[in-house]
Amino acid sequence: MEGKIYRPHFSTASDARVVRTRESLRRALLELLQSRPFEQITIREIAATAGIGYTTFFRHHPTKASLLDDIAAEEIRMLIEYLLSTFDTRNVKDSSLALCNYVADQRTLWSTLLTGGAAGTLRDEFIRVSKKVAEESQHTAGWLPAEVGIILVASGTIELLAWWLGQEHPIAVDKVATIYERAILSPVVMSSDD
Amino acid sequence: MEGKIYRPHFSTASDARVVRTRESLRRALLELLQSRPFEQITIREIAATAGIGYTTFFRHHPTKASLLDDIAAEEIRMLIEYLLSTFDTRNVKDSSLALCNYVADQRTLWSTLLTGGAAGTLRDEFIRVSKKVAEESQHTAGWLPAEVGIILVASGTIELLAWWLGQEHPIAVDKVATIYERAILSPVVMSSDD
Amino acid sequence: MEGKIYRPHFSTASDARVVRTRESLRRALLELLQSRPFEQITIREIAATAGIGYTTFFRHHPTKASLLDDIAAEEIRMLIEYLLSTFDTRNVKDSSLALCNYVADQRTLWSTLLTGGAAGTLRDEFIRVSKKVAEESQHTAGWLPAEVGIILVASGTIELLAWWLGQEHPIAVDKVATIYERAILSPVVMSSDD
Amino acid sequence: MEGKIYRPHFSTASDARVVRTRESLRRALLELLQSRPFEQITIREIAATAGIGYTTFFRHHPTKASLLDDIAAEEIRMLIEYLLSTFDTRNVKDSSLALCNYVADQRTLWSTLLTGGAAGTLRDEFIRVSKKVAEESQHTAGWLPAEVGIILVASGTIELLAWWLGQEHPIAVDKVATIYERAILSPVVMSSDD
DNA sequence: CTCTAATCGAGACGGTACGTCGCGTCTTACG
DNA sequence: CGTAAGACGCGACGTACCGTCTCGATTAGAG
Repeated sequence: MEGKIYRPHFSTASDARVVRTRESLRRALLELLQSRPFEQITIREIAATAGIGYTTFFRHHPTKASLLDDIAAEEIRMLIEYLLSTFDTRNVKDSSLALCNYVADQRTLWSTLLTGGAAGTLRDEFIRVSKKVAEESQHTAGWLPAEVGIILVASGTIELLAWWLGQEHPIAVDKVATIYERAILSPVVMSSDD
Repeated sequence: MEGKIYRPHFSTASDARVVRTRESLRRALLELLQSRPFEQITIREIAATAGIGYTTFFRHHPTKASLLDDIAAEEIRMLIEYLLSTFDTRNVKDSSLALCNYVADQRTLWSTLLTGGAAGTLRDEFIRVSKKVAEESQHTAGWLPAEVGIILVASGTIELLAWWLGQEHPIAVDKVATIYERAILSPVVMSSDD
Repeated sequence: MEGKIYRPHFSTASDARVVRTRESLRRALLELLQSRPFEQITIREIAATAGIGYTTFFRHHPTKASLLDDIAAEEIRMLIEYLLSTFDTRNVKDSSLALCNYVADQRTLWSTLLTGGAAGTLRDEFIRVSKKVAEESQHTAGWLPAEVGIILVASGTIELLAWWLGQEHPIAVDKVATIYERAILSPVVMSSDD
Repeated sequence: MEGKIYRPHFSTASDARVVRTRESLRRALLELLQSRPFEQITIREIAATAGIGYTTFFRHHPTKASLLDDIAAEEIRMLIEYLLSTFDTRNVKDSSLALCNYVADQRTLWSTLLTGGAAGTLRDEFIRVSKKVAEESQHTAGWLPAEVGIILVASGTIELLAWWLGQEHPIAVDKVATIYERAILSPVVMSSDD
């Protein structure tokens, strides 16, 4: 176990080379995801596209999925951070619009992730972070366990976005925001009313 | 000249041996799914567990996923058939209860599928069949495209069931049915009212 | 062991169907040999070409090679029978010519066999039959064991014929006969002079 | 994209591991050939015997036959190199003796190859190399095309050696050399006299 | 001319080996 | 003398062909 591959200190990843390498890897994976689904991409391809040695990949990520997790975690973190800064239980409508606008602004990135086989990873990461956030503000509803609410919102969000970004003919942001508000957010957020 | 693997006539699967073999395969996969997730199961294991030759597997399914699809399609078909026979737009509550009871009655099977890595397949199959059913009864809402409604209900259903069946301490059927009704079904089904 | 396949009575193969089937198999193999080497021909192809069922093949031959052996044995038997009827130690020249003429008369057949991967089988069969014939007329030379003589003549014959029939531009029968006499037959047959 | 199996640079096989691996493969095949014929040996066995991974085999040889060719080519090359250094058209007798002694000195190796199913490969390789050598010294006889001479000598050589090394009771080298000279070499080499 | 038994056709099946692919580890040659 | 290049072991995949095994359907040829 715990092979002998030389791994950079993950914690103190301050080394400029390390930063550069990891950034290359992320970019490479995202680039490849635009041409075919995640499972069909090999580590060798990622390394080649990133312009780094095959072995070097493993110095930064134990597995292919780990790199994707990295990307997903980062994007989800930024998304949720943004949402938290604008979120207001009283104003679900604005929050919905904010989310949709945020995603629309980075359409290419999210489109790539959601249609390239990373949807599952994003959803799981979404749930994970949401749970952590929810731990602080314990607002348990009567009929709806907080965990279920999170799962439903997270999966609903991912599904809706995936559908949206997968459409041939673009759909207006506010229409999607309306769907999001009425079919996904409200039913769960309003649960406390009961 | 007659290359490739000899595949039984999938359409005319009247041969007793073929029926037996396929049944064995389904059972074998379900059995194995109880011990570990789908991706960690090899075709060789399935064949061995089913008591059939490795090659024979491919005479019935081009890939491991195809067998799972088969099972998922069958279960989803039966589930939806059952639901359609009891469904009533006016009475969402009873439908919710019916669904939850149906799943609870086959707890082992659904638990295996939902927690064994087949959730995605089930969800996709759910969506596929739902779309086909929906084609007939075109009731498009104003703000909610039918397709989105289907996707949200399907994914919500799967997520909720997966959470339910994954709980350590059993949760009452009617509690889950309530969640299902209020957080998943109603928001979408009521859309036509608007 | 000794499986349960129903096999026609090999000894009393008087049944019209059996005779027909076997003849079809021989013809089919020879036909296929004209398009590609023996090892690349499958039993299924032979059966299909012969217009008989796959299983039926095994009712007549335990293996693919067995069918080829059959053909080779038959041709070698006829060739040697013919040679024996004209052979004369004193007149090696005429014998050589006789052999070459015999083969030239059935150019297609021998060409197929010799260039289709059956050369080895023919050679072995040639040796086998020759040994049996030689058992009767024991004429052992001093320096050359009869067995070696047979092997050298047989392999030399096959090699020369294979070369001959594989040439693009046809070569006159008498030229080949001369080579056969001087390079293959004489050196061995004359051995008794010593 | 970089598909296929990764093959070591055949030309620049300077890597110590590559050299080691290939040597292991040769030794493994020769070892196995002593117990059963070539066709009955599987690549998996060769790899296992050589102590290398199954896949690694294909990184060095596209097919099982290719490994045998390698060995055959090497041995034939060395044999012919040795013969050329001692060969003299005027002294066929000594050349014959030289050949027989050379083979006798490596009795085990040649015995393995000739009786293990590699005779055909050796013969073909013998012919191939001989042709290349003969291209330089164009001495075409009147009645005997050079190519035929080569084929007959090569096949005769292989057959005689195979018979010799296959005998239960050992046969003196000079006796074999005599046969070789009188029945195989002389008839062809003397052809130019005519 | 019939009837009985042998032969045949079809094809599902178990099995063995093949060659491919990708992963993750380990070694080595090279700068 | 450290590091990228890449050889290697591993294990699963899917293909190809083999030879066996049911079944019926057909067809000789003997009575």
